[in-house]
Amino acid sequence: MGIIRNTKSVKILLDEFNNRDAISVIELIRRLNSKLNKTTIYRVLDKLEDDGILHSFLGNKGIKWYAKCNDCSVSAHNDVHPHFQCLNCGRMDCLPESIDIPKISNREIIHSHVLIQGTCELCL
Amino acid sequence: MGIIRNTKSVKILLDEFNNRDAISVIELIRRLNSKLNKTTIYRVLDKLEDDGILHSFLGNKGIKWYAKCNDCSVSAHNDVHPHFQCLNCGRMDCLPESIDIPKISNREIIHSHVLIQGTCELCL
DNA sequence: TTTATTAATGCAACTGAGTTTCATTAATTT
DNA sequence: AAATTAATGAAACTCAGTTGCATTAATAAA
Repeated sequence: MGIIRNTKSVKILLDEFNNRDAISVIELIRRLNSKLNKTTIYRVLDKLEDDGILHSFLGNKGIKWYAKCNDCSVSAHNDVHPHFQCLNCGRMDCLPESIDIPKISNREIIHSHVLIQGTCELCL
Repeated sequence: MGIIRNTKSVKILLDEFNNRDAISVIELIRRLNSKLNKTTIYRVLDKLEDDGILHSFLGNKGIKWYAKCNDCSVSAHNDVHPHFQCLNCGRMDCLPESIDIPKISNREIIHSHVLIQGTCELCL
């Protein structure tokens, strides 16, 4: 079950996704420190993912990241694209390239995560 | 810098990789609880990865997993293959399928991780 | 508009994977 | 056999993420 009420927390959090591609929860907690409690941040992000508005994935050291979905719904996250993380500056980007995940015999694939790590254009 | 001395810890840990594909550190700590300290387990695994004998990756909830390398060396981990984790039983497999990671312009790729999640053959 | 309902929030305490410190042990060298 | 130092164990710590519960505020009902 996702967002039911139209609260200021939802608005504040969604605003953070206007400028950049992906943001880690840690960074959101740091930035919104004075406005929102970290528990609220975790809970609202979780609900926005349920609603198909954001998608989450894990970056370096298992840190949780969120980014806006392009083509998802409440029922399914179809927007599967690779994420690129710069190991120098930590920046994370959603890449437009689509990755071909082969069918695996005798296994049902629910979702796939592709994390590419290296050095970003700004750090090269 | 990897393994220098031939200790019983190294032997005990490597033995755990004889039967199955991939093991989480959590599972290793649980199993070797009476024989090895968890700090030792983390340290030896880390060194074995440095030596190109094991490779590590993150599974569900950012839990750390290790598996034997097939074609790696001290200088580089070339053995890039997708990992499949069953969201029902937690089991992790190294898949033989190779994934084509596209070159990304203006970015230098250091390594890639592909985690496919779903239901394994035993749980279907 | 006021009141009632309950989703959403904040706070504090907690959980648990992974790390650090440091004294002790044991593999290797001399 | 003694000296050296890599490896280990134990305890305390770090920190991302979670839980419980009392309070607040968005929405529905009166």
